[in-house]
Amino acid sequence: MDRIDRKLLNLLQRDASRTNAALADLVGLSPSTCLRRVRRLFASGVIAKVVAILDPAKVGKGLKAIVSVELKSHGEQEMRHFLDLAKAEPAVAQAYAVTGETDVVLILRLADMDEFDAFCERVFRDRTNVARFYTMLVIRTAKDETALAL
Amino acid sequence: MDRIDRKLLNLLQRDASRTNAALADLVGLSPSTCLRRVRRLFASGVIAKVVAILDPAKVGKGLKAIVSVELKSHGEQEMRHFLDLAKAEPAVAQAYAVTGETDVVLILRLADMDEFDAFCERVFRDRTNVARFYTMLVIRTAKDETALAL
DNA sequence: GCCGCGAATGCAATATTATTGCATGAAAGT
DNA sequence: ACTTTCATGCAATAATATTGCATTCGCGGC
Repeated sequence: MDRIDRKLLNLLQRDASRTNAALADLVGLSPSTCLRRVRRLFASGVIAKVVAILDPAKVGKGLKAIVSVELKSHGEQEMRHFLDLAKAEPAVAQAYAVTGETDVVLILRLADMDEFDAFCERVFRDRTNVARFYTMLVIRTAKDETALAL
Repeated sequence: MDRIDRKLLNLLQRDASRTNAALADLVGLSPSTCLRRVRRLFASGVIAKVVAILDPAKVGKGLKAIVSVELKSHGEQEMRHFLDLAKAEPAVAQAYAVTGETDVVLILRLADMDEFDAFCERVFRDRTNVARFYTMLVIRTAKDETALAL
């Protein structure tokens, strides 16, 4: 993992739809060498996957919410159970067990408030283990990067 | 945007490294038609970009933190100023202005606690507008999807 | 300091894959 | 029923990725 690999990763994290030749040019390598490096980064798992990122607004998922959840019972079993429940929800983009006053933070991507309402009904009110939850609706997205800083 | 487009989007959101022929096969179209659809989704902006997703652990960014921030002064100017400050930080993966008791939520990706310490020093302590901030370290990542549910 | 070893490189040939022209067929409106 | 429009599949073509091979580079042992 030298300087060129890092350069490749930075480029691919922002745009992986480039041709190998274009990529090679940007890092100053021949296409074959460049390709071999990229494939090595893939094979070693440094590059986990290549995916398409959609525009949320254009597919009717313009509403984002961050919800922190406090569970009634904090044991491992209950925690796992709740996380599994959350994981199964399509609206849940990210689910984390965290330190601090609350136990879990969820990041949701929804169509509208009706969908949020239905989500809460399903995940928080039902026969679950939730003591309280605190909702923060996203007003403005200043940054939303999939890229890691190297 | 019919059923097939949605199928394509779902597939591409999980793996965009497939060949067009493989993709065509999965949705039951000829390669040429399939490609034309994908290109249309690109051109219309539904697919915003195609990117490589790295394994955080393998590039030394194994620590994740969620920080909610309350500003001293809540005006538009101050808000924008703080968000710009946050945006400029490489460790900040996501930055949101939100409703609720706090004003901003940051999601950080860091190497270790030292980096977190340095980050706080820089962003929260300095001559900034921060009244208080509340840190939640991520213990377990149950879900971390870039894909939107369609 | 020199030698030898393994890994990385670039070139060129080859194999894969994407892309386009074209003709056909289906659906919507007149 | 007729026209227009648009999506489709096929086949030819263009672009791109991939591999074999000879060369060079960097590095540790001698």
